[in-house]
Amino acid sequence: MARRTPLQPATTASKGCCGSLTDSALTTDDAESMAHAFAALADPIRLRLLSLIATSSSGEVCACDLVEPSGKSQPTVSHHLKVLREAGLVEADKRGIWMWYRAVPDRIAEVRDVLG
Amino acid sequence: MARRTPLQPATTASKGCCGSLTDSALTTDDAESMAHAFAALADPIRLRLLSLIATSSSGEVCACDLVEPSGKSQPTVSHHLKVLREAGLVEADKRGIWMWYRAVPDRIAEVRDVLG
DNA sequence: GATGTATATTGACGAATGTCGATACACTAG
DNA sequence: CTAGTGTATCGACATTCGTCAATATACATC
Repeated sequence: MARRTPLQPATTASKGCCGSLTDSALTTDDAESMAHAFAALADPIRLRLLSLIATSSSGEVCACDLVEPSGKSQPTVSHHLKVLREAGLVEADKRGIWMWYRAVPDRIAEVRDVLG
Repeated sequence: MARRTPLQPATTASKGCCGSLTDSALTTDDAESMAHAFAALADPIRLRLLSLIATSSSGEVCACDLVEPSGKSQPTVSHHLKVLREAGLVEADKRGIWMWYRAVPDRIAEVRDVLG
């Protein structure tokens, strides 16, 4: 083994959040944390839920309005919304009986910036 | 069910590739295809491999130089590189005994643009 | 209180995923 | 052709994930 180019030191002390993939090699820790964020986006239902929430004209969407367009059961939708929330991509608060979900643009931008 | 805002039609005929999450709701098909791309990024080893490849000064990296910094076995690294290749994030060609991997900036940008 | 509705949690299941050892394949050097 | 090296594939395994029915929780209304 051990061939050509030496490769970057891979010890990029994270600036801000993590810096871009194309700037300097991710550390093991940064890769771990970012992979978790990407994992939340790695499901078509969650991507669709996030896009429905992010494109809502009012800025927020009632969970009750996400079940039908997703084509999944209510518990499944609730599960996916939890994953999105744990990834920081959406936030929610309860008003009356309803849960209102909003996108978190800063977090989405943070994830986007990792890709350059 | 069926509460407040009507929500977008969710029938965004994909322009270019798919348009942004925050512009208009993804169609089921677009979400499917994009989720596949994000899934390739949803693993710390793969993120690290991609960053090592993308930040290489020469623009390409021999697979033999990716095994050791990843801390995984050679078959495992080969498997992850295959996933990255199938997602279109990297490309490779064999020269002699060695496989040389390059990042695919256009594809990476395509994935990035989905996030806004 | 009791009833109804919206959401979250639990439990269980099959499917997909990450991992490695063993092995096969491809190419080079002798 | 034989031996050696780099890479990919295969087989097996434990773990994680997506899903739903059933149930629990929270809130509003009566």
